[in-house]
Amino acid sequence: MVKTVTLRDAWSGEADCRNCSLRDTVLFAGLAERDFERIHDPIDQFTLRPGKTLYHAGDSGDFMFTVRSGACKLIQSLPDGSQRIVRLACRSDVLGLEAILGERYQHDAVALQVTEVCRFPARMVLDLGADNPVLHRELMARWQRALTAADAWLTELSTGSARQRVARLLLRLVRSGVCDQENSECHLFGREDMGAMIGVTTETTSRTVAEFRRQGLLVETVPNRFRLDIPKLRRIAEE
Amino acid sequence: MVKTVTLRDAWSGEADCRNCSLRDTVLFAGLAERDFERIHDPIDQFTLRPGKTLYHAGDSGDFMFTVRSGACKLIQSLPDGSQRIVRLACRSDVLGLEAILGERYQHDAVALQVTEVCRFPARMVLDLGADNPVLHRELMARWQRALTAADAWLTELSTGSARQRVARLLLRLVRSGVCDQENSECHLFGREDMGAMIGVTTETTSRTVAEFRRQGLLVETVPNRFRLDIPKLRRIAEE
DNA sequence: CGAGGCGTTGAATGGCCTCAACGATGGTGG
DNA sequence: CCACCATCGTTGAGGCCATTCAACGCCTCG
Repeated sequence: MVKTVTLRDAWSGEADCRNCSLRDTVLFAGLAERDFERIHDPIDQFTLRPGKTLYHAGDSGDFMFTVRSGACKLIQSLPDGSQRIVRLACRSDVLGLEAILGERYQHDAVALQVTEVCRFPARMVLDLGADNPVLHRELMARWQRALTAADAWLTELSTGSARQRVARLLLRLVRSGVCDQENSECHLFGREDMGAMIGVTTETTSRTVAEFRRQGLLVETVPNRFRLDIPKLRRIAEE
Repeated sequence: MVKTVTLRDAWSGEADCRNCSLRDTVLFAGLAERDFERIHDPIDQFTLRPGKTLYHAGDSGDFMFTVRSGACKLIQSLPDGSQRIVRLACRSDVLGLEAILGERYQHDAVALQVTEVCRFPARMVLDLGADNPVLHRELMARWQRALTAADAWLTELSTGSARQRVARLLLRLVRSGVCDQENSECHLFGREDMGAMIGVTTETTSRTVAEFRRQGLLVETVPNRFRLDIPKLRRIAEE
């Protein structure tokens, strides 16, 4: 586990894209053998520990990232200094799409959990995409997915009472790969982060979570690991 | 002014894209002469009156639209039946980007003012884009713009007190082409629509606007046309 | 062991929502 | 032409809910 002075927490090695375990869900899913031959720059793979920053808003966007495991929050700062989480990036999501347009990063990207990412030059994606319609379509689909996520974030997590928002957030986590959706279990984020996602104070978030626990909607199995009562939470979520 | 039974309010004619007055800001800005020769389907031009629906969420997305003048709201319905406006589309904005991916429309698109739009088949854009890198880049830029707008909508219009949100909304309108930004004048939307944009009830919106008027931050010049005190509103908006 | 971070809880305040009423406006039909 | 109605903006009263400020226990880490 090597400490570095750069944005990275630990270098995990060079990626072998041809044999990537996420090969069919990842941005490069449509690449053929001859495309891979054009990838000359090495693709680095990192592991970020919780709280570590992948990139800052305003940084020049030279790289794009694929999340291999874990989760990152995308943060936007408000004029008054407070922060709001506008999206999450989970397994197989792409971070830094804006880099392909030569723009600076629009958010701070910070790891919420232990997170593995692959880093590749935006320039490379631009070149590959110039004559690869499959990659191009994949890129558009990624943008559209992000846009849909942003809209849902607004309507689901920034609307309604605190109870509803927390319930919707919890439900969202179990079906977003952030959690173990098999047995409806979920490792919760810190109350401050949860609050920043749903636009509510830390205290209110804590109160609401505590209330859910008292009502049995949330049962702690392992420390900081909760089993959710999906049906009841869903009832709260919708009105 | 012909009434029709379709989604359109009035057919205004066939567009002449080569000589479009928005030619250099529009999606097709990068098209060359030989590209235009490939446009066989006619591109229709409509005028929508306020309240008219351009398309509904869930409709099969066969067409995309460019807003030539006026403004449309993009509405998403909540599980409990209420509605939330997630974005505005103004002059030179593209509506229905998702259609290019073969997806159904994600929102209801409804005119807020008298609005002129051009309608063109999504299929056409897909074909043209297949071998036109400029159009491709333009498409990606549109998506990115929409995404940035969505993020700003969340952080600016769904965060903070009602006073702040209304102030930010007003400031946004003057610098978004919806209004006359020369002399800081602005035609306000209905209170219900404003409320749906900032996630606040109609009454609270009305109260806040009325209060701003009493304080002289908003002065009615022509009926339903207001001159804004930008500096003071900005002070309210930020903190 | 002390310090700091985090989750929780309490008490008080205030802001927004809810329900309700009323005036102004504009369109419709008698 | 005018009475009528629907829509819209406004305002009031009351209550609830989230915020604010504060305190406390628990845990990890130095």
